[in-house]
Amino acid sequence: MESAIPASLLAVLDRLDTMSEPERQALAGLPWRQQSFQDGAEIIPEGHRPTESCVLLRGFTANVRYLANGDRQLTAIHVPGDFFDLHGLFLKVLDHGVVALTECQVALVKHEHLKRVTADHPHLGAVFAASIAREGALQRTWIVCMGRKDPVRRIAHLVCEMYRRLERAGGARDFQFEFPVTQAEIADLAGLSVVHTNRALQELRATGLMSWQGAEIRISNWPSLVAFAGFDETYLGLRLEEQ
Amino acid sequence: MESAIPASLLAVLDRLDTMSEPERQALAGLPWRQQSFQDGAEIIPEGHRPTESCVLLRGFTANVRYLANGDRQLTAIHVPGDFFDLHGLFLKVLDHGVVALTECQVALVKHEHLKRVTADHPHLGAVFAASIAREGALQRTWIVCMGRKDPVRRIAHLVCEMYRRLERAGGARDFQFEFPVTQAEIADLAGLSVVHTNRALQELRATGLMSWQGAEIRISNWPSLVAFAGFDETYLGLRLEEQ
DNA sequence: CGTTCTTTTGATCACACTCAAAAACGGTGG
DNA sequence: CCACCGTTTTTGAGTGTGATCAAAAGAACG
Repeated sequence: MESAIPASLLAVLDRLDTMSEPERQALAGLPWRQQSFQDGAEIIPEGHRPTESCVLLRGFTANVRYLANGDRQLTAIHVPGDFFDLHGLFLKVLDHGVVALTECQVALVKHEHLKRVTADHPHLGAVFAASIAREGALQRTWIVCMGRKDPVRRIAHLVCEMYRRLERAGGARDFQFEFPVTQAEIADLAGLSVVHTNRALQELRATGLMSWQGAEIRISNWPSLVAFAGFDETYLGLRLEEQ
Repeated sequence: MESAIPASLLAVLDRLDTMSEPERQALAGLPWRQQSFQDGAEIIPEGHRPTESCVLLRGFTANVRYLANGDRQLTAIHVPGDFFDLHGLFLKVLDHGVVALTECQVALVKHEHLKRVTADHPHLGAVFAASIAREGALQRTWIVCMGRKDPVRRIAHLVCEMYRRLERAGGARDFQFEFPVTQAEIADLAGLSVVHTNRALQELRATGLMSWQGAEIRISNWPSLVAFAGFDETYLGLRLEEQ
């Protein structure tokens, strides 16, 4: 148990609906514990029966599913402020694991406390549901990218999405941001081989719309990159229906 | 406004958690209207601001996203009993459309009534959230299929999933079921061309594990088909965490 | 019985994978 | 500070899968 969850880190929930001051305080006052994970660590194993849900404080994590042949597929990337494990509150067993893509810090809140806070503030239950629904919208978007976009556009779309999400979380501005993720991880997200991910990345750089050196991404022509990727960001801004 | 929504059609919600008799009755007693759609009809347009949510009574529908170049990607298929539009209750704007894959019937319930019923029976709010979370699990599974499974296994996986889901909804038994969907629609779901979908389907039939003639699917060797597809059905059975 | 939609076949081409290895990078310790 | 190590990125070459284009065969429907 530590001090309050930094207010800025509930930015994502905050975007989903206007919360009242008591609700905000109830969230910020939730008892929680903090845990650090190193790069590559398994934060939650696949098939786990969670008793806590997690807010990402620092770093990058991803949902992961492993296949029998050893392949793996990342199904989502989380940025600081994401309540990435919230659906665990409603499902007995998690259908995916969560892995640390970088060194990172996580705040863990017991389900019993989350249940209490939604009982005290029923509207927060709707905010949680909206958060889960929003994650669904992100996943649908990724299905579209996987099914109908070529690898270069797929990665371009990822860059657009990460920029907007990080911008909200305070981790990006002026069209540049740190994204310390390996090409092998991009490959596991995009459903590509590492080699082809590398070549797609080179092709994307060659467009001149953005650069990606080491962990540093710079978008030099946002409108063109958006058009190239076919990035329609409305799915990110989905807000809770007004009451 | 008609008679009660057939109890069997809330099978999916029912599976997510044990509902009390009053809760069940509150659901079954919701005011609703019924609407029929013909094959190919747009049930909900992309970007719609829904004021109702839908239970599929008969037929098959799918979530759809259209791309600028005219391509489209189906991101989910719904079977009778699915409350397929429930996340619309929590999001202002829908990030996808819903299209009828066959002639079908839909029950529409006004959001105001759903809000009332969750206010009267707070536990139902959790059941709704679980339903949305389960849809997320289905989408994650499809991302894995798109990213890391070849077309033949992808379709095999679809068949396995459809069988299990229809079985629950009462639309499949003895390893056979009606699935009156065109190969072009399978292609839009699997992210393939129509031609290759056809060849993949032939290859799948050639395994002898199943047949697919017209709308009739027969699975002749369930365990082998499951193994071949890498189908792990735990993601379907996800239930609401016990209170 | 023609019209339309759907499934199927054939042929060619481009894209993405695989295998293999080199280069670049980052961190560690001598 | 440099040598060494493991990881990550990059290059090259060959192969196979899935897309595209075009058209025929088959079903469904009025």
